[in-house]
Amino acid sequence: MSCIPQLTRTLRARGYRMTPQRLSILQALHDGGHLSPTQIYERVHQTGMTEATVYRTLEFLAGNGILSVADRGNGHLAYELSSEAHHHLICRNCGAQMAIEPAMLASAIRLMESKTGYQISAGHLTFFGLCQDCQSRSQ
Amino acid sequence: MSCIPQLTRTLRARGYRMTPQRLSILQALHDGGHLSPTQIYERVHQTGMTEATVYRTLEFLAGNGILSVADRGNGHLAYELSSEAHHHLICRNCGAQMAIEPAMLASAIRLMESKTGYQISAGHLTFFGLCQDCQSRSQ
DNA sequence: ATTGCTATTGATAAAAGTTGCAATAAGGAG
DNA sequence: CTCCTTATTGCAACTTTTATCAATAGCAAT
Ligand SMILES: [Mn+2]
Ligand SMILES: [Mn+2]
Ligand SMILES: [Zn+2]
Ligand SMILES: [Zn+2]
Repeated sequence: MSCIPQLTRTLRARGYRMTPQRLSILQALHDGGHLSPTQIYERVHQTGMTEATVYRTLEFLAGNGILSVADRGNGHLAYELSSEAHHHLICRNCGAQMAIEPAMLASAIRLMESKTGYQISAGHLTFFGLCQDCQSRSQ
Repeated sequence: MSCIPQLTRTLRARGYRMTPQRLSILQALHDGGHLSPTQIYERVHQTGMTEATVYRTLEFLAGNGILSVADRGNGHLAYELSSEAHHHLICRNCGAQMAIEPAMLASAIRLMESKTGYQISAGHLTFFGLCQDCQSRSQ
């Protein structure tokens, strides 16, 4: 977690504060990859942190661009440290995951922007489909 | 709801049953457009239906392709009757929505399929961005 | 019309997620 | 180091969603 001092400065510049709660959630995500709020709570509650604080902190850090949110497809969310942009491709059948480089969507997004006038920030999309194994198994 | 007899036959052919609960949820969505489980419950609970039944029925109908699910971006889901395929584009700032024709993504999806081997079913995606109004207002 | 199988529901409890508010503590100023 | 402002937290009530299980009722067959 070499980035902590920089993150602290960023937050303070925006009028926010660095706290032990925020630090331990960042640490948990540093170790854990993609985690749900419940998984994060399991890993930090021994410090006395409340569920409410976990949910608020995740929303706060995501709102400040420090975390990325991913839709898990069932209406539940997963959080991860923001790093290189990427999307997800999940197998509906077995849950296997792949990362998708944003470049693959670039021209489609440009097209959508010119058609709609929106400025699209396609941060962290989730696509669903059938992986190769599940395709052959089902046919 | 002229499609009810056909839907009933489809379900029975799969070993399932048509029930008054399923009918009134379909009716609510026929009138309502995109609705959350809570909104649907408000519209059907006078019939004595439970929340549990609302959630189960929505999941069941979506699993059978009769409803489509849309991620609302906040970890909550919205349901609608499956009709023509489309995606959503939502303004992060004001919530304004636009529909996206699937054709705009077709070539990107073909590219992802050939790179990953997955067979992608991009049923009902949600993109986020800033609408034109919110762009000009913020700068 | 009756029967039997079992998919579906309601009731209930548990889990996950949200909200309002008073107490706490981060961190800038003196 | 001490004081002060106010962002942040814990607490507790509340809403939303999921899971279990016995009772109900769709519907196919007779
Ligand atoms: Mn990710
Ligand atoms: Mn839709
Ligand atoms: Zn698979
Ligand atoms: Zn807008």
